[in-house]
Amino acid sequence: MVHSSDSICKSKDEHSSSGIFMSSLTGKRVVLDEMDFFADHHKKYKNGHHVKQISERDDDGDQMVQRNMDLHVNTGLDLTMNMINSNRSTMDDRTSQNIEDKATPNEFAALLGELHQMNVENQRLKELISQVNNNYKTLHMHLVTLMQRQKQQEINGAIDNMKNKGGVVLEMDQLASVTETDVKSKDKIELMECKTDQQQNRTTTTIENVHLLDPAWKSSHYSREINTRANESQEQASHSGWLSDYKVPKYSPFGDVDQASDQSMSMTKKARVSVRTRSESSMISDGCQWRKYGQKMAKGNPCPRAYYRCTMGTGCTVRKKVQRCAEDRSILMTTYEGQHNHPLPPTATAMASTTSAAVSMLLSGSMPSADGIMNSNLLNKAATTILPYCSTNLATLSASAPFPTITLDLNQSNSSPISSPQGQLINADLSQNFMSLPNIFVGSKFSGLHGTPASFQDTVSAATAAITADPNFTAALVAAVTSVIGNTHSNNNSNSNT
DNA sequence: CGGCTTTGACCAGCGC
DNA sequence: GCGCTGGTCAAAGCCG
Repeated sequence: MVHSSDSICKSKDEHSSSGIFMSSLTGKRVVLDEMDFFADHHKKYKNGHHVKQISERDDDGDQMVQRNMDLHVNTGLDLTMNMINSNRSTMDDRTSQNIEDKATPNEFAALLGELHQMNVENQRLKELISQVNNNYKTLHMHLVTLMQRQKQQEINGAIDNMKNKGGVVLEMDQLASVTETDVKSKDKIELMECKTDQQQNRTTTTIENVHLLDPAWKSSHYSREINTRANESQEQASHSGWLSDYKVPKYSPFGDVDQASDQSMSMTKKARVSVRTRSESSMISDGCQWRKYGQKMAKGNPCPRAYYRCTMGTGCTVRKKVQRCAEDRSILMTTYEGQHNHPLPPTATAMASTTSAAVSMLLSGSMPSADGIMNSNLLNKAATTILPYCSTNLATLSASAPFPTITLDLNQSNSSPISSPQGQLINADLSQNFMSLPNIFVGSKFSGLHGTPASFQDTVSAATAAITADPNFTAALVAAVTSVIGNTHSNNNSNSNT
């Protein structure tokens, strides 16, 4: 970098870092050590790289030229040469004046020749880098294709039922928002599961389940949601805090490849959270106030299903349905849907934050995925990370279209305590990290949880801490979920095509 | 009397 | 079109 303007030419004492100063000996303008803001590093840099020696002379003038030359050689940019060419007159003036006193014309010509060679080599290296980059992209695309195929095979071979297993299920119900025909989803939930094998004293990750989740809940509820979506959005946007950034993502039923792009423009995602835990009471204590507005007998389950809506805030749209598991009536299945439009009590904040974290990750999955890689290991890692303090239990991640799901199994088959020594601090952090994220509420405290001396709140706090402690992992998880969405999207498309 | 629960009716989606 | 199912509504009843 050569500064030809006199305005920036200052004394070395004032601005030695600029590399431009007025020579105290000659009184002439000299450029040296351009961009050498880190003298020590520069020294190391010279030691670590080949530096051409231009001159063997030991006087000050040649040292200036040599250091200047070293810098040009090591930039690796053709700016050097271009600079020299474009500012040849300026360069010539200064250097010629300098060399007039200190160097011979032959040496200067040799210097320029070296610079020209360096420029040619730089150009060649740039072309080489470009070629390597293209090769990398090609290989990357190929790898993406292979991983997509592998993931599809894994999911196809992992069909099972998750209903009777306890856990917290975060669903991304992606709603059709334009036409009712779009609501006719024929999709299934595919669950990837992480299980801790305590007997073998190690953690294993397996893909276990594919779960079909309540199409009726979706279809019936969606039609109303579609009609009220706009009003809700405005209403929610009017509230401060964690609902301020409420998003209404678009939804695509993923039915047609050709229509995928158009559908993506009208996609709506809806988050839902299911909690499965053992409880003797008819409803888990989750810190919120609920009003029962209906009860139905569900097919295939002798236990009635109760419907509640949140009454803590006027106009709060959060609803939940509670039903006992048919096979094991000690398991209480609670499904939450909607977003609270009011502040939550402290006991509910932790779980709301945790679920919002998971939901936010899933919502982030709506971001376009460049490669669509399904990283099953990453998802499994996510699952184990979400519930690091739960043992012999399920930490399930489901990420498939149209309802990617994260499942946190809270049922404790043994007496291993759930502990989170950092709970309070975590909660404080959550209030900042997730204040603006879409939130789904889940009860913060379970009653009658088998063999669990610690509270569920601690569990989710620890889980969230594990997630938030590693932003890279969170980002990677988002990317993974994104990939799964894209991957399942592709699967559905292929299925529809067949 | 207000809030909540109960419960039958109603509506919409879906499959046949 | 019809029946099944899930979800919601709203009137009636209950309770503190």
